[in-house]
Amino acid sequence: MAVANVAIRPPADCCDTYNPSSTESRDALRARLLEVAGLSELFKVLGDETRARILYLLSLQELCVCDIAEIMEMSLPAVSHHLRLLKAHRLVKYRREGKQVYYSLDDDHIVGLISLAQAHYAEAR
Amino acid sequence: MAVANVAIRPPADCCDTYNPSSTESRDALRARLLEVAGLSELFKVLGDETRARILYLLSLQELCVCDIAEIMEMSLPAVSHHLRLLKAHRLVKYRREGKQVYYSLDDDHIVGLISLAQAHYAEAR
DNA sequence: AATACAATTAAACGATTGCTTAAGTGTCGT
DNA sequence: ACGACACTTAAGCAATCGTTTAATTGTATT
Repeated sequence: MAVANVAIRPPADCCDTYNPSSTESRDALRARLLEVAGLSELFKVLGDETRARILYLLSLQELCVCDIAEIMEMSLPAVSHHLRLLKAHRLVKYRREGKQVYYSLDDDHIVGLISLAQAHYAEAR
Repeated sequence: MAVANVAIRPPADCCDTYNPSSTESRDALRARLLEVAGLSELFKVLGDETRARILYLLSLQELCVCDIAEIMEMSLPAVSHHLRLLKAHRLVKYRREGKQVYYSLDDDHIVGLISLAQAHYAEAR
């Protein structure tokens, strides 16, 4: 909702030549940047190949840490490390069952994000 | 579409204790990981605060490099550097007008991605 | 042609990140 | 209570990333 293609004003020019309007537009745009402050945190989490793969796996079914590690052919500490980060961002939840700890998705938005990203990816080859 | 909550099979257990089914499920899951190969590339681009801000600005209106630099209070080379990356990923397009180069969004998916991310972000505080 | 300005590119430095190895929790079976 | 196993946490290291400074390209003006 905050994202819209509503032009605030003609481009606020900083360049020496050709500076028609006041500098208001620049300030207005600068103010709107607050709307996306800290937003890339989420993308940063998804921006790691390993974490994206983990999330995709968990979108398919609940898995314990050991399973994930074996499927992805990675060390257990490495997987655990990423899960901690995912947990901190409320992207996954866990439940203990005996010695194992089972993880699953905690946020439905994630699946949507991955789908959208795939749409772009498919388009851009 | 590739993302679905279709359970392939009960958890394929790697743990020594309690390993009921065959290892097929593990292999099946491993195979499905190919569906998201290279996908995090896009998220990695959005995962930088500066680039996310640039994209958000461009979702509001077309801007030249100098404008972006001034609005975001950053050096021109730094902005240009990020624009090059965004260009390489087909997220922005540019058009030359005299000495200035104007950039704008080249992909509508991006706005959707940002909106979805905001939805999660708002939820998770 | 020469200068000025917008933008790009290159090299270099500092900071962050992801993995490995090793040590530490927590839970179950004997 | 002891040992085994699933997992977590901590420290250390290599690699990647984003910025800065400086040099270069391209376009317009005089």
